[in-house]
Amino acid sequence: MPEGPSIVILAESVAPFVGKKVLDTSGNSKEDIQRAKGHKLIEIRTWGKQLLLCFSGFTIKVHLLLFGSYRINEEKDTPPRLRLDFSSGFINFYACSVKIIEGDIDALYDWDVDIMSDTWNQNKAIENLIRQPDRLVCDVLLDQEIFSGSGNIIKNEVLYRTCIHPLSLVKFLPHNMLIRLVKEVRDYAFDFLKWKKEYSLKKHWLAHTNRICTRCNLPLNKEYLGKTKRRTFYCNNCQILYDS
DNA sequence: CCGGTTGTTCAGCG
DNA sequence: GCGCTGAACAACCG
Repeated sequence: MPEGPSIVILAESVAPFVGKKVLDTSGNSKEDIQRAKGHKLIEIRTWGKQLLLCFSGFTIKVHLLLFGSYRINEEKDTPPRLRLDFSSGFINFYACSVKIIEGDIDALYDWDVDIMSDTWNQNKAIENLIRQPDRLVCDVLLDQEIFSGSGNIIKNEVLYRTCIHPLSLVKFLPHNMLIRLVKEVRDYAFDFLKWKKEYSLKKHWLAHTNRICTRCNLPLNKEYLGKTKRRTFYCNNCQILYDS
């Protein structure tokens, strides 16, 4: 469950352990996860698709990648990559990337580019886009330095909602459409969050995995587009190609 | 049962 | 050094 909104849900479900001491650690991670043993979990943060478990002086970064999963106070049959035991329960992470970061994460992360962040900065996103004129919109929507937390579903849904063809170059988007695009990433991300919590995310997909355009009834295209070559669902009829 | 994927990094090559 | 490609990771769904 890897896009930004899903990681916000993950952060909410581990929030009860904030302020608690890690009594034991285990798992098949190659990082020095024992380090957390005896330390108090000070804070949980997220940056895009990353979950940040903050301790005094260091942070455990968990990235679920494509196949990662987690369980709270439950186990799966497969061995966990990382398990943290508290007096009140435990957290298991599976098939994910685990890294330990030293020092102050505020020096490392730009929270303004996280699409779920309280400090999300729309104008900064627009400026970042203007600095990348020759890239395709389908690629910049997956760029974690511009839209941290945006993934392939958000990409497809945002392009469909804004009627922008995935192969449009950033420099050909009129300024009002740049604003529209950036706003829609934020809006859809929070719709994603709401629908995910209601277990109705897929039901609300307008383009992603769909075969027919709900606006014009023509078949949707499914192609692997851009430098990222990710699966892209779009309507050739409704989504405007900005090419001049 | 097989094929495909809500993601990222890294090695290898020209 | 760069850009591109493909592998690797490894779980679950249809």
